[in-house]
Amino acid sequence: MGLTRSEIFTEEQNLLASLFKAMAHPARIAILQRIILSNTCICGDLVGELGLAQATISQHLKELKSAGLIQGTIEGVSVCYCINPKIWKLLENRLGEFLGSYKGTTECC
Amino acid sequence: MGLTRSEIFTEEQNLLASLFKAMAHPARIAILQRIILSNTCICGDLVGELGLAQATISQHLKELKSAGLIQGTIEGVSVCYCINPKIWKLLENRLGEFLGSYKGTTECC
DNA sequence: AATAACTATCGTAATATTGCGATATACTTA
DNA sequence: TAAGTATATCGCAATATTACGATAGTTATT
Repeated sequence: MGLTRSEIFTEEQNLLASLFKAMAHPARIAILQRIILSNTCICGDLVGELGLAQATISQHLKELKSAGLIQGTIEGVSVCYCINPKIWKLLENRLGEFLGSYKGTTECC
Repeated sequence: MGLTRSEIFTEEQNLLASLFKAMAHPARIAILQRIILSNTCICGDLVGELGLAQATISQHLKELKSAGLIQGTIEGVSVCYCINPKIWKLLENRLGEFLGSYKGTTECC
C-alpha cells in the first residue's frame, strides 16, 4: 500500500503524470520561470533569490533535471542550468494535445 | 520542516503548482481522459475500468474536484462527473503562457 | 420498511515529499 | 598545497500522498 500502481496505467498516462509531478511545486515553477527569464543560464543565484536553503534548491534542481526539463553543465566552479528544448517541446505538444482534447461544447452536469 | 513554504512564492506560482499537482498522478490523468472521452459524464464506471479500489477512485475524484478541474452532480443513486470548463480554460491559458514563455532560440548549456 | 446499488468518509499502513543542517566533492585561485 | 567558492549528497524530522478495507450515508426498487 501507499505505492502508486504505475503498471496498471498506460505509458502516456505515466509520462504526463511524471511531467506534471516535476512541476507540481511552486519552487520548481519559480526556478523554471527564472531560467526562462534570464535566457542565459543561472545557478546559485536561485539560492539567494528564492529564500530556500541551498540543499533544498539543489534537490529541486535535481528533480527538474531527472524529469528531463532542465539540463546542467559544469562551468568552472558553478553549474549552469538551462531548459532542455527537446523535452520542453514534447511537453508543449503532449500537454496541448491533452488539454485540447476537451472541447467544452456540450453541457453536462 | 516537511511543509511547502507557499508564502514565499507568488500566487501565480502556487496556482500553477496546485493545478499540476492535481494532475500529477496517472490515475487522475486516466480519469480526466475518460471523462473527456465519453463527453457525457460517468462515475462508478471508473472503478471497474481503472483497476483501483472504489475508495481510491473516490479519493482521486475528490482531489480533482477540490482543485476545480471537475465537477460532480448527484444523479439518482450515482454521481455524474464532468470537466469544469471554466478552470479547464484557465489552465489552458496559464499553461500556454508559461510554456510559451520559453523561446528555444539561444543555445546555452 | 427492507433490500440493493452507489458513493463518500474513516482509519490505517506503506511510501514519498519537503526542508534543512552538516558534510562531502569539485574546481579555482592565491 | 592550502584556502576559498559553489554544488551535491547524506541523514533526519515533519508532513503529505497513495491505497484499501470497513463502514456510513443516500437514493431506488421491491
